[in-house]
Amino acid sequence: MQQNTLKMTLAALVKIAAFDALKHLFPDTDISASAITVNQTKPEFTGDYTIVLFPFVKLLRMKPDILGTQVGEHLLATSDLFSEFQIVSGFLNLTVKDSYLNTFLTENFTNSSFGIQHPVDHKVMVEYSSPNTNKPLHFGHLRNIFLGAAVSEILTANGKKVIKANLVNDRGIHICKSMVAWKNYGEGATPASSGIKGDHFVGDYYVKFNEVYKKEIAGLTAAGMDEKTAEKEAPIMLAAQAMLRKWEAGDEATRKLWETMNGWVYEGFDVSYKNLGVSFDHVYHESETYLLGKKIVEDGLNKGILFRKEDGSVWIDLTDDGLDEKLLLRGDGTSVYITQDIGTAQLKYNDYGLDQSVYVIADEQNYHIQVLKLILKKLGEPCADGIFHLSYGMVELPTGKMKSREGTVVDADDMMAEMVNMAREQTEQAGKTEGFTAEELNNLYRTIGMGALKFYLLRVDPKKRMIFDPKESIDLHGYTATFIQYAHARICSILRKENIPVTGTATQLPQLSGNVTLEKAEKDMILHMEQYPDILKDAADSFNPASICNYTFQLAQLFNTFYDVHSISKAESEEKKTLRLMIVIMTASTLRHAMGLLGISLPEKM
RNA sequence: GGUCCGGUAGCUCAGCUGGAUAGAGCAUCAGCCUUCUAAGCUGAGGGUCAUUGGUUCGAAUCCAAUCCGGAUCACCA
Repeated sequence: MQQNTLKMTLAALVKIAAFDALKHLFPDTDISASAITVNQTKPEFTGDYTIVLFPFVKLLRMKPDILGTQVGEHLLATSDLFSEFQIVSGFLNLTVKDSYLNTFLTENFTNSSFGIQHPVDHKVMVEYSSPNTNKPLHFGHLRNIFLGAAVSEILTANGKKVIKANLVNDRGIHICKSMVAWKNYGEGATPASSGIKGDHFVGDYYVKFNEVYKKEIAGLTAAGMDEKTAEKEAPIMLAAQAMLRKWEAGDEATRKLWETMNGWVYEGFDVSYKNLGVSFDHVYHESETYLLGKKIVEDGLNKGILFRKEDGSVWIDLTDDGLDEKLLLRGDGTSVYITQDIGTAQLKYNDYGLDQSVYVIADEQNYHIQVLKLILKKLGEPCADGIFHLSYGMVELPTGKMKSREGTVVDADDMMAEMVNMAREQTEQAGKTEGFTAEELNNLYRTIGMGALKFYLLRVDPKKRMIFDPKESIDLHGYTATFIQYAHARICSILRKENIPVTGTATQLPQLSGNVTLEKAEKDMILHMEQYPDILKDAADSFNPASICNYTFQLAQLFNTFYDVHSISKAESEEKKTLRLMIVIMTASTLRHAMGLLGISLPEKM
């Protein structure tokens, strides 16, 4: 029992206590736990947690003051949590005992698994990144990648078994475009011979293709052809299509070129992924999965769930679900995008026996995923129920959508370099480079730059689209990773001076006597840290890393205020010093843990 | 046209399972470094929570309608 109550957060305990009190005081009234609202007390009132009395005022036909007094007195008498209560017009404000918070702090300040849930039997795959192999990653991909990586970590911290997957789109007309352009204009160049990173190298030929294509269309229309026909008849487009046919027929030379060029891209991606600090447990390739799904479709046809039209194409009727008819196989028997996805969904499920499968995909595919899930359900596939679309808004430029064909993209590698560079400029400008080796400085710039980039993209609710103005760049002040990193570095500086290991979890400090009085800034910090397990759980339930950003920023803010008003090394008493060291040690480790989930590391010096 | 998502301070965003006088950051202005890192802290100004109606003791939050912005409804992927 003791064990259990310690693991619950205050907010949960207050709610239970309130429920028990009401049931005890009014045994004849039917009171539901869901009617109890517990909030944090607004700063302008005395108290820490507030129980809203209005619902019960009505139910019990009592005046708020009388009801609140009865509940409050009962809570003080029966629970060890509260030191006092006040009633302000229908709100019962409870003050949490300092001794409770001191005990919490003593027990958890070196607890490296604070907030982490016990493992549960729940396997979830998170698919993210999922690039095409005809061009490098751009800024929009970064949102996807950081989201997928962060959600994976958050789910893991909540006890789930996570498989991180990447589904690489390594085949199709877009790759053939790069291949044709390289064949025609590459003159045998390679990433090594040109000194260009592989993914950029191949991407350059994709751009080249579109340049030539545009010119050819212009030439044809000038010669009197209408635009639609010209788009179809442009020689370079015909060449790309021929290339795709040869690829599908398994033509050796084509396959070889394809493998070579994809290989270049993978080398480039590997560098980018490494710089981004992300990894995958399983990489699926579309060239291996694109023929899957046909059998499932044929089974569905036999079962009468699907139907065939006169031209031989296979369809599903979703009009009863408010959607349209959807094509699943072309008249010539070849599969379409969704056919592949049906097959891949089943493959993933069979590979791991998944309870859940998260697709991190931009919101432009909301309809597609909705249809996919519905079709799988109608086909009776067991993987259907576990599918969850983590839909996120596109990252746009002030000028509109990023179009790699037109070269109006913010390149991911460029962006990373730019951020690291900004971190360098800021550090130099602030004159904070003393006492670092050149290597330490480079690491610091990376930590700050990449942290700022990740935080910038993760702090916004995923489903909102965001407009990124490269000219305005990204701030390193205010609601940023830098702010949090700085708070951490300050704590580490204090700990160094006290000869306490900054990342050590085995720190020994004297026992607190139990009756240390907490000042506001101290109490605020402990109360906030105490909520961390709930925040982590909410972030997992809502698949939203932004709530972690928010929480972490607030904790850093509380620390900065605390740091400003209270001295740690020169505390008023030894006991106060111990208390503050505990607070600060736990703050640092909570910041590290939370930011670690987002893939952001915190420097010990900056 | 159907469906889905968004609209909160000059800008970028929290808050949305209904609760007290709607919060941060940036920007602007005014203060704070002989004392643990000023990448920080304190304070000020800045709001018709798109609009209208409804439900409720109570609405930024729930419901309906309208307006604005976006996405999508392909034998593309």
